[in-house]
Amino acid sequence: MDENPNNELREKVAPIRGMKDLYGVDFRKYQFIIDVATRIANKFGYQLIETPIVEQTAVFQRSLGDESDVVSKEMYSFVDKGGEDITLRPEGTAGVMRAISSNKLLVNNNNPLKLMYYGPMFRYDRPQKGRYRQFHQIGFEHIGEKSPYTDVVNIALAMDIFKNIGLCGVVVHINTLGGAVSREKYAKALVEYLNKYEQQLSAVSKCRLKKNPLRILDSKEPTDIDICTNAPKIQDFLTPDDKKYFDTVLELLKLWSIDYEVDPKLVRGLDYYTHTTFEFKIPNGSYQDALGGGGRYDGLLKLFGGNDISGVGFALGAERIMMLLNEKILPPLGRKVAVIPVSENEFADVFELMATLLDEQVPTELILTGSNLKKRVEIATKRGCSHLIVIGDDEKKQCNVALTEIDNPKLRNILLSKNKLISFLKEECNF
RNA sequence: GCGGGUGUAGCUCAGUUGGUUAGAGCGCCAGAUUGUGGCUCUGGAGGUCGUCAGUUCGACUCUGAUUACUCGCCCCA
Repeated sequence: MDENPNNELREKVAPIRGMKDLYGVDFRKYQFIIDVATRIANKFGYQLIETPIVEQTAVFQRSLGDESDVVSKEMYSFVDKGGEDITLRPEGTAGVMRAISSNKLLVNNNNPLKLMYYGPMFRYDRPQKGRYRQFHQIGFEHIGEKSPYTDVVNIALAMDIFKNIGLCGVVVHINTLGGAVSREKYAKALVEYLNKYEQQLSAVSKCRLKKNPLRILDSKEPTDIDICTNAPKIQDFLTPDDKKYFDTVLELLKLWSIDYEVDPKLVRGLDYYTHTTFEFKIPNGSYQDALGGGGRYDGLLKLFGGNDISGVGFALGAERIMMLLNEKILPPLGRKVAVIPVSENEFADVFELMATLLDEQVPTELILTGSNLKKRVEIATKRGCSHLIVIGDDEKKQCNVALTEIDNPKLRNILLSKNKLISFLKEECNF
């Protein structure tokens, strides 16, 4: 028996369930999405915010709703060493609202806040394709303006991001939950209707009938779906103001040429939504077709002790988008030169040259592995270098280096003095 | 949390009713070519057959458990 105490650790090199290392092409995809989103959001006047990954559990319980699935069974909650009940964030909006309130970032409606965030979120759920326990969201919150225009501009922001990422065919599924008055009226009528079918409803739906009847509309149980087909529609219970609000949203979407589908059953799983709710879907024959979603939330900021100011926001699921990206659409890796010594005799010259190149902002990679020059050239190619600089005895005798551009037969083994090399790289090779 | 499928080399996968030394392609390493990659040819390394137990003279193959991935449900991004 091997008594090495490290054996236990050696067996545990796999990440824990639902967690994933992000590297290589996947990392470049993630970076690409973040870069595009940041650029577009900046164009729309958004600024970045980063909030802590852990919050007090109450931050999420109060805002997402005790009865939501996310809170009731998917939260990563712990008691820390100080006895504090803390939770790894399952979504981003609650933390941002808490931060706005903590830092008093928003005082009145004349100074709306537009904030973007991105980073890991955590849900204790069963891992599946496009769904992990640690996943990444890119989110946007626009607080301080309550207007159909704001809702639509946010949807347009998302569509602009999809377009710039290179995704076609994204459809906006949209619905309204109405304001408090409409919602209460509708919930009452819905419960009245559903009570007639209580015995036929699924167990989960029976439970929701008491606590959160609107969510029954979202059920995927065939019998529930049948029952809901003839259920009252929220559209018939909207106050005139709420109806006008939603109609305006749809009208503006048309003006902006955004494809949408009104989906009266779109309720969404987080309790804070009011009025407009939406999801971005891309038909792909799978159920993991939602790339993101969001909506308006009245009163959420007030929950955190802020002013009673409405906001609208949405989040994009990075992994869902990454699944759809082809490596080929990623921006090419930058050009860089490989500095290759023929033997150890050249190391002093090589380091001197490298220092100069890096100082001149030329991306540079020193190639040391490989037993002979041929091998080192091969390695440089595989590492993505576009140019080779070889230094050896022959070159040194003439105080020269040899420059080769891979894939360019005309630029092969050009002998240049070290002084000329920099200007040649800048002028002829666009470094 | 529930149901189905899969797990063999770094990657994608073959592997006959259970039989002795588990294969291919790609990749990797070396040589042909002692100072210039990609093409070609030659050779080489690399496996606890996911893990543990059971059945058997004998298990990659059959059974059970477990774990991971995957598809669907629930839910969501």
